[in-house]
Parts: sequence; structure tokens; C-alpha cells
Amino acid sequence: MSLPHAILTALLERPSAGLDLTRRFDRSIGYFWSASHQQIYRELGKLEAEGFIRALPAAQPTRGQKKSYEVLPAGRAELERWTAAAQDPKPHRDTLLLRLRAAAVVGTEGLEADLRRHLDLHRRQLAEYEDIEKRDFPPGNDSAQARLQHLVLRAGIELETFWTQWLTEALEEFAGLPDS
Amino acid sequence: MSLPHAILTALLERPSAGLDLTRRFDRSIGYFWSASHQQIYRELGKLEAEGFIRALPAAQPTRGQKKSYEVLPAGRAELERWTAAAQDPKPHRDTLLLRLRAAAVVGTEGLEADLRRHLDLHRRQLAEYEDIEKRDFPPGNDSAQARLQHLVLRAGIELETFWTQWLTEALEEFAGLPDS
DNA sequence: GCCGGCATGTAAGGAGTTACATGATTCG
DNA sequence: CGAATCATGTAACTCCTTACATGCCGGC
Repeated sequence: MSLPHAILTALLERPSAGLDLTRRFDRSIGYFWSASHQQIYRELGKLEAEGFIRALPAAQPTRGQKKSYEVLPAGRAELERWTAAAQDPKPHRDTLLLRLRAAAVVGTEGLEADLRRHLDLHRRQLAEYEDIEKRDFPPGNDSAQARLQHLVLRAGIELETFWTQWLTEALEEFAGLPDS
Repeated sequence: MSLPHAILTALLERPSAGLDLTRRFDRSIGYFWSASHQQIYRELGKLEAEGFIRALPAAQPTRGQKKSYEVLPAGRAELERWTAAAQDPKPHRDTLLLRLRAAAVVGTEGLEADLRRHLDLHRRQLAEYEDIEKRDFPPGNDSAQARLQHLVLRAGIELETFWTQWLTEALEEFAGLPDS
């Protein structure tokens, strides 16, 4: 039940059409809540039916035509409610850790190459986050909104830092293993 | 496509029946790949139909009776294949970060209490991991299998450490915020 | 005018969750 | 024997993914 709220947040930040939202999910909100355009269109339809958002008047109802949405007061209220509500953390699912555990049983043959690839991907992601930090959060801006957004970005930076360190350590471990 | 491989790994570590597996998923494998008993039974049926596992001979075919499984050579081969295959990391989904981003737009009212609760949950999980580390990985055991398992556990420890630190930082940030 | 890209969708299926159902075993 | 618990399942639903379909729009 989080996708509709992710969309409400994005639309409050700026009214947008479906593909705009999709692109923003690829870049920013999608770093911690990804969504495909199919999901987004379906959810926009639901949110409109529930009275949480509405299409901006400029939009025609034909198919291939751009259709932008804005959040209605009921939608903002729902987002406030959801943000404040207690929620249990969802259990993590991590394929790579699972594969390492499998490797402890069936051997590490072939796994090292993919660990290197993941390490590279995490390094790139970390570099991207650090660029965003330099660009969007120069020292001195301490508005409440900026501080919260920066906090979220720092979580991303620290998580990617963790993964690069851990993968480096894992690869060192592999180097010292009896060959599989 | 990871649940069947999680089950194969667990069954290779020790042949088990459905509920045994469910309990082990609650304690150990489930720390990074959770599954309910319904999922597990469904998947055991599929794996048996595919010839990857078989019921141990002792088992009767009646309903409420215990039925243990073991991995067949084809199952082991499939697990080896899957472990070595290149896989892209799945995008993360984190509700808490999403809520923080929403709070940057609609205000932080009511969120702080749940952050404290999450901090407490992560501290407990961290303590549990550290207990496991003390119990199962005393210094000196450096078999290949133990080193890989320890590596996985350290990932859990470091992730929980990150979350406790980040949440602490977030709560400090909240304390300095203009009240919402 | 048509072709490639933009924009909005539909359909089918997989994976996970929630609620419920049924048979066996154990213990008082 | 009756109730609680163990153990194995079914059914319905939601969410997400993958593949495909359709209409508009600008440039050549």
C-alpha cells in the first residue's frame, strides 16, 4: 500500500502526467520505491476514482494525449494520515546474500564475477548519490524540508557505502578460499 | 525466482518437512529471504513435481501427516546453476524513507513515535545477530563454509548497525526541527 | 504522408499475503 | 473423549512484471 502514497508525494512536489512521473521514479523517488509506467497509470486511475487527485483542466480525454494530475485536499489528508500511521518494517529480501548462503553449500564456482559486477554497480550508484548531494545540498541550506530530504539521501549514500565495503571484503574472502 | 532456491539451500543444509522449513525461515534464512508456510508448501509441491526434491520414504500421503523432503541431484545442479548465474540487483523498496520524503512535503506530525519504535526494533535485531555471531562463529573456525556464512551474518550486523545509527541521527534532526 | 518517438493504456501471469479448512497427535 | 496443538494444505486477493496495443505528434 505504498505506491499510491509515493505518487501523491511526487504530485505534491510537482503536478505531472504519467510519463513525467515514470521518469521521476527512475531518478529520485525510485531510488527507494521503484515503479513501472504500467503501475503508475493504473494507480493514477484509482487515485482519481477515489477523489484523491484530479486531471488538470487542460487535458483532453483521448488516448495518446498528455494528461496531468494534481493532488486534491482529500489526497493530501490521506498522505498525512499514512505518513503518521505506525507501520511495521517489511522483511528484507536480498538475492545476493541468499546466493552466498547457497554457495556455502554447493560451492562458489562462478559467483565471483557477479560479485565484481555488483560492486561496480554499487560504486556507480554511490557516485551518483554523491553528485546529487553536491548539487542539491550545498552547506547552509537548513530549511526543514531540505534537512529531511538530505537525511533521506544520506541513507542512500550510507547504504551504498556499506555495500561497496562489504562486497570488497567478500571478494577478499573469496581470494583466500580453497578454489571451488 | 528465488524462493525455490532458498528452499533447496535449506533442504541441502538439512532435509526437513514443511513446518520445519517455516521455522528455519523465521530464524535464519528468513533474515534475508522471508516466506510464509503457505508459500513454502506450494513451492515444495512444485519442486517435487519438477524432480528437484523427493519426499523421504517414511512419509505417508495423508493430509495431516509429517512429510520430509530431501534434495535430488537435479535440484543440487539447479541450485549450482542459479548461484553462479549473473543477476541484476533488484531495486530496493523502503517504506520508511518514503514516509520521510512525504513528511518533507506534508509535515512530520506523528512520525517521530514510529521512528523510535523502528529504532528499537533494529536494536533488538542487531543484538540477536550479535548473539548468533558469538554462539556460532567463535574465532578460529576458518572452514570455507563457516567463512561464507559468517560473511552473510556480518552483512546483517552491519545493515542493522547502519539503521540504528541513521535512525538516531534522524531523531536528532527531528528534535531540531520547527514543530510541525 | 509516414515514421520514429512520445504518451497512455490492456492483458496475462507470477509472487506474496491473508484468511480459512482439514486431518493427525497429544495431553488432561 | 474433547480440546489444544501440530502439520499440511486451499482460496481469494493484491501487487508487480512482462509483453503487447493504440493513439498522437513532430520532422523529414
